[in-house]
Amino acid sequence: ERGMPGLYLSCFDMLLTEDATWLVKVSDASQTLTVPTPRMAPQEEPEQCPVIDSQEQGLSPGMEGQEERSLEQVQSLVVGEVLKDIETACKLLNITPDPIEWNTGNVQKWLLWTEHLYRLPHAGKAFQDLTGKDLCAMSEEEFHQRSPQCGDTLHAHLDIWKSAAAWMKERCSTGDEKTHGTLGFCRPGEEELWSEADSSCSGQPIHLWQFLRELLLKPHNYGRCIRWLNKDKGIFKIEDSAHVARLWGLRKNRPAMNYDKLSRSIRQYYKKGIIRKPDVSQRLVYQFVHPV
DNA sequence: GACTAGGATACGC
DNA sequence: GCGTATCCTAGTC
Repeated sequence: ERGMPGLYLSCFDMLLTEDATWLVKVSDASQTLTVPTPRMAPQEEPEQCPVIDSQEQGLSPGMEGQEERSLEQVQSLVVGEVLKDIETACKLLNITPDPIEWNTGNVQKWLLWTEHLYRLPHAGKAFQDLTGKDLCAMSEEEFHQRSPQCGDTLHAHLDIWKSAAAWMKERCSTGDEKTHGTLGFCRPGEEELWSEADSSCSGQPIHLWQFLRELLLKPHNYGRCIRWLNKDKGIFKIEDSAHVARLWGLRKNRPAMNYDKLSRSIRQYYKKGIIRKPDVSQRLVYQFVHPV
């Protein structure tokens, strides 16, 4: 919102995932800007929308050009990060970025994901049997009526997804083929999020070992919950068992998934020769029998 | 308490 | 039948 005392970045809350690396990027891009208090719900957790108030930072009129460039940089970073997050979510949930195309199952996955990411109360039942098209046709008021607790937030997030999908389509219709990402939309200049080994595009149900490998191939996103100890030997460690289990549950639409069940599935791989415990057995450490 | 191991059974594809 | 998901008991760290 330009022309206002402060710059409100409606997409900011999409960025604060479990790590806050984007904050570093933002502060790098503009030393004059800080991330101050949220405007929408100041008392809430950090996953809310902050306000960047340039006036309070004491910027003089002579700095307008610099401010302009800084704001553009920030906006560019914001858009990039939002798109990256959405693409990651799409990969993880195996849904398209455009909410219009979602079926009822996709809608429930998205709800679970958003609730999980922003620690919202469960509202899946309030939106049961709704397709993405239904959801997109709903007003903020209707969202609020269905879920007084988090309907507004969900509507805001859906709005971001809709905008992102429109933006992606627009860029794809004007951009060249090389810039198309794995989901069929573009993000020029960025590496593809997932390798060729990504199974989520094949249309086949993903196997747990594939899912784990995909997480391991994205250390930037998931390094805090699962990481290689020795990639050459295929040895990896689950750093946050509950988080990995939640991700797997989201991916398979199994809200009741936990590490107990996930680890049982991993152990089924012992007999099949897909995963085993390393020679020196350690807690939460496993080894792919055939390393990537 | 969290993790490991593995048997048994259920379920969807 | 396959690949889990779920539940369970028992043992280890």
